[in-house]
Amino acid sequence: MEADKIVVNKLKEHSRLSGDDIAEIRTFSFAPRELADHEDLIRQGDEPDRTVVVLSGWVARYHLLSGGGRQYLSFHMAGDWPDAQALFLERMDHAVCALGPVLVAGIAHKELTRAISRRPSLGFAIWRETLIDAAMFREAITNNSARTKPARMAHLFCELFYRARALGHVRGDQLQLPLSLIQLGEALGMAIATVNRTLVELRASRVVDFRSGTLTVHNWPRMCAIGDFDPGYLHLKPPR
Amino acid sequence: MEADKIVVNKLKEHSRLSGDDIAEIRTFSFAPRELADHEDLIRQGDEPDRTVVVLSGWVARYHLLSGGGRQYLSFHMAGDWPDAQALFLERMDHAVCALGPVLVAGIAHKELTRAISRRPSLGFAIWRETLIDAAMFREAITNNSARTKPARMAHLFCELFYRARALGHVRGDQLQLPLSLIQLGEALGMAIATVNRTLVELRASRVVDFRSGTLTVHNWPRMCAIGDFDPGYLHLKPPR
DNA sequence: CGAGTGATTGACTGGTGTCAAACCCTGTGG
DNA sequence: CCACAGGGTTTGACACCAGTCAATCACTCG
Repeated sequence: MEADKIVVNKLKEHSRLSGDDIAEIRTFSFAPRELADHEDLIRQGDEPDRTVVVLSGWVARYHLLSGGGRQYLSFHMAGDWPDAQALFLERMDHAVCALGPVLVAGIAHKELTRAISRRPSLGFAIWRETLIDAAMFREAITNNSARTKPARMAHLFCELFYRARALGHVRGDQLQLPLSLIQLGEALGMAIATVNRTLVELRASRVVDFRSGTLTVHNWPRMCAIGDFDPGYLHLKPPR
Repeated sequence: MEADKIVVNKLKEHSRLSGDDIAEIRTFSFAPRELADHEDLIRQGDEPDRTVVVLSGWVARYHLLSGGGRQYLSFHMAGDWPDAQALFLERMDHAVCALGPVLVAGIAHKELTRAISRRPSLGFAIWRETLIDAAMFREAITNNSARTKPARMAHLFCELFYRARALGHVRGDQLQLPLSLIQLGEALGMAIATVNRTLVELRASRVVDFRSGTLTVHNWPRMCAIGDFDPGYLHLKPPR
């Protein structure tokens, strides 16, 4: 699918776009860029002059820790704007890397701000996009601070599966999710041994199976119950 | 200080405001509201039609947990916009409550969006305000997931002290911070016993003392070192 | 076929949550 | 003026979760 369609689809999930807004999006010159597994798209401290939309594959945002480790903050799939905030926060306070091979489209900040001043409602949609990001971060605070380890993991799976389904990336009960256990641990704030033990536990209860980059959901309602998942914070329009 | 001055001061921390922007802010009809300790300003699930600026005192944002507990997400002082995101996210995914007696000023969403469409640069400043919020949430994820308990607590103290100092709320090495240990624990994801033990530890090392609603910083550089604090994520202009 | 990365499992131990009791302070009412 | 209640704080005892370390296994790639 072409970049403009992906963008329109995504923004329509939470915002109303007029014909003029969509026409404006079509004028963007989407600069494509391919990334290899593990490659950094943007580094902490960078001052990018363009923003990025994911066209295929997954990217992750992460903090570099003083000890050299990472704290993963969020995961993004085709349609997402993983660094929209850079439009108005000059210096990156976190990095963005590729999980597996990735295709992205770059939009120059200048082009974007010009479009926004021409069509404020388009700006509001992108603003809303960054606000939903913030809501996901809030949920991650709660997830990693207040929930048990199995709930924590189940909740992350719920969020990713729910978001991916809304964007049409789920096939049956399966989602391609190229994450290692190490990365999962660095996202959820748990040691790799615990990650594995929790994974085994969820697998044994026939709720969800995550292995070799594939997430298989056997029992969606129970996974939501275990993860205490309520999708309200994603602020998406209810699925038709 | 009057509401408009407080707002201008705050936005100037990170954004450039033109004379016209400031004039626009002066036209707002700030509806004052007083709150008692512990009172909810906004509840999870609400759909507010006005946004709020803190004029004096502290408010906190929190998630209501399924078990009835709370996860505190952020703390806000005079100048902050604790629910700016509600401008474009209709339904609140979290609540806002008062810590001690609080005075706030309400601005109707209608008035705000009208002002933004008249003066886009003012909108960008408020957008930036919400983006800095998101950056603080990201930092909180890392804090509560990847840092040791003492580091976690020190980092929170660093952030609050730094932000408060930038806004002129710090007197000498002291900051009024009406938080109970329970609330501190519900913010940092630690049990109250651990909160107290960590507090005792920090006190004993003569770095920082928090008791009965007063934070006293004895050794700022060491507190930053313990908390692994780098204020870059707050995206404030460097203090003159 | 060997090297390297990631997954899996077991053993061990320290940190931290839970529980409980005592303490302190403040406000209230007799 | 004192007794009491109640909320918050402080401290100790204890159990267990989960982090660390290490060994093994599975798989891919050169």
